[in-house]
Amino acid sequence: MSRSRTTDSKPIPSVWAREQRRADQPALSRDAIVREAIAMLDADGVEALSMRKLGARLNAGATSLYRHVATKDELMELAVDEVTAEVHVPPADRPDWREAVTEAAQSFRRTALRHPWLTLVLGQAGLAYLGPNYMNFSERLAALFTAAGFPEPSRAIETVFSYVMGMSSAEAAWLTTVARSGETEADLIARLMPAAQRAAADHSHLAIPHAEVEEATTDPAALRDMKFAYGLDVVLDGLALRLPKG
Amino acid sequence: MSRSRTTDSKPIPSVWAREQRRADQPALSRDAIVREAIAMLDADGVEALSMRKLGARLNAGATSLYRHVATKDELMELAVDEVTAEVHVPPADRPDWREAVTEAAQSFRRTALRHPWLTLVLGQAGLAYLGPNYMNFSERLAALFTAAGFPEPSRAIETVFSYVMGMSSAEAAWLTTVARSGETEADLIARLMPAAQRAAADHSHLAIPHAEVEEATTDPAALRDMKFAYGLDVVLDGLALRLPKG
DNA sequence: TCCGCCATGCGTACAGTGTGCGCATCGAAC
DNA sequence: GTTCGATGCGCACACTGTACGCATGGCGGA
Repeated sequence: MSRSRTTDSKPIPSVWAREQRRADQPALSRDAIVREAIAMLDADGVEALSMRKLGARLNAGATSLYRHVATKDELMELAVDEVTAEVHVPPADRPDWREAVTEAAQSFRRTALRHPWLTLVLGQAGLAYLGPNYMNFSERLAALFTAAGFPEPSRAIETVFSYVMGMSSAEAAWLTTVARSGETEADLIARLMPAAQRAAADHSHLAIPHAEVEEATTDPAALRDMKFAYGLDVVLDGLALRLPKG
Repeated sequence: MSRSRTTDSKPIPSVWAREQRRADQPALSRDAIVREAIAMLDADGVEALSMRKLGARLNAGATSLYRHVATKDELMELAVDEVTAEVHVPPADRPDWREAVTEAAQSFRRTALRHPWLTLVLGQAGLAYLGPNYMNFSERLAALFTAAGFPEPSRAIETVFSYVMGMSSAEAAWLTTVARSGETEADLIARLMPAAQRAAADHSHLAIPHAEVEEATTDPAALRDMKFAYGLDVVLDGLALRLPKG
């Protein structure tokens, strides 16, 4: 039942037989393309996005997309920048810089878990991501750390951001695995646990505490939240020592 | 002049005309395949490795590789595990845990920069990397942090490792960009600087200090070393606060 | 009202990708 | 000498990103 907008799959020789362009169907546009690409990435992961499938979703041919986007890589850049807008960085006038930075870090993490392809794509691009939203994100972070009184804010930012990226990308990868398995996170953990225990048997220091096994199989999301918060606190403690006069 | 081992590109109907297998040519083996794959990854990056090209490098057909390796993903896992063996984690009996952890972190970073595809591939795999070398790496880290006296060593490890991964993957991506540009790192920075300055013009907090511009264009590698060491110290300071009685 | 232009869409094509299948070959075990 | 299992490989399939050139339709100017 799904047919191309103007022609059937076999071209019809007569002009008259061809469908009219549907007026209600919005024209292809860069924004629409990026939006749909993000939807596909979110739903099925980075390797499920192809220009043909994306075109089909928009009732368009694959190569039509290239009128609005130079290359698939550029499309990915646009998707990254678009999604970056979802990260909320508090304004710089907050009294408590730790709270503000924590909020920003958590917001980034949530965004990265909502779009598990984000860290993967970000990690592939050395820089090049100078899109407006990403610039804004950086600027707001810089303002925050400057207001906090750090003499070299970019150093502090890099440290926190590296931690957040490392942690988020590991989580995102794990959640992708979970999604692909079709099971609950808890179920998957329970199923994998015996193998992990067996693998750890030969390595005396790798035993997992009982309490953690318990929580991992009951409320894994909470455990992940806690781990992230723990590491973030560590980093912020270390940074606090570098603030002038105490 | 490059021809397949046993046949020409057009099959020759007579058995007699076919080349004999070269006796000195070592047989295909899993190890040889992984070794050559790593060489290709190091030289030309992750998207330059295809089963056909890899086969050609080994004087073999693409599908011959599948006798020794189930799938390309599995090959990547093997490559990751192989390379992980290069990371040096000091034994747990060192008197100064900070020095030992720093050594391990630096060693990981150096490995990740020698093989700039490492973090990329590692970041794609939720877990699944339970290869022997990787297990050994984890075990030695666990021993180190346990000996240091951390009550929950895995928490501390995760924190440090996230930072190291985040930092290393950003650096690796940047170095990949540099390599692709064909320029020196310093030259590339000098060329990109005006654009960066212009982009930062609208964002008051993003200005780059003169001293840093100076160093970035003269000895960028040293600057990167310094940044990594700075953040690592931050994290270790934060962790030190969590050691019992002190 | 007509003409011409130009942005947009798309069919086709090309060079590549990972990998399943079945056949040819070879060394070793009996 | 025969059989058998392991190994290599040609072919084929479905799929990828994207260059090219044609068709179309809406719009500005005459």
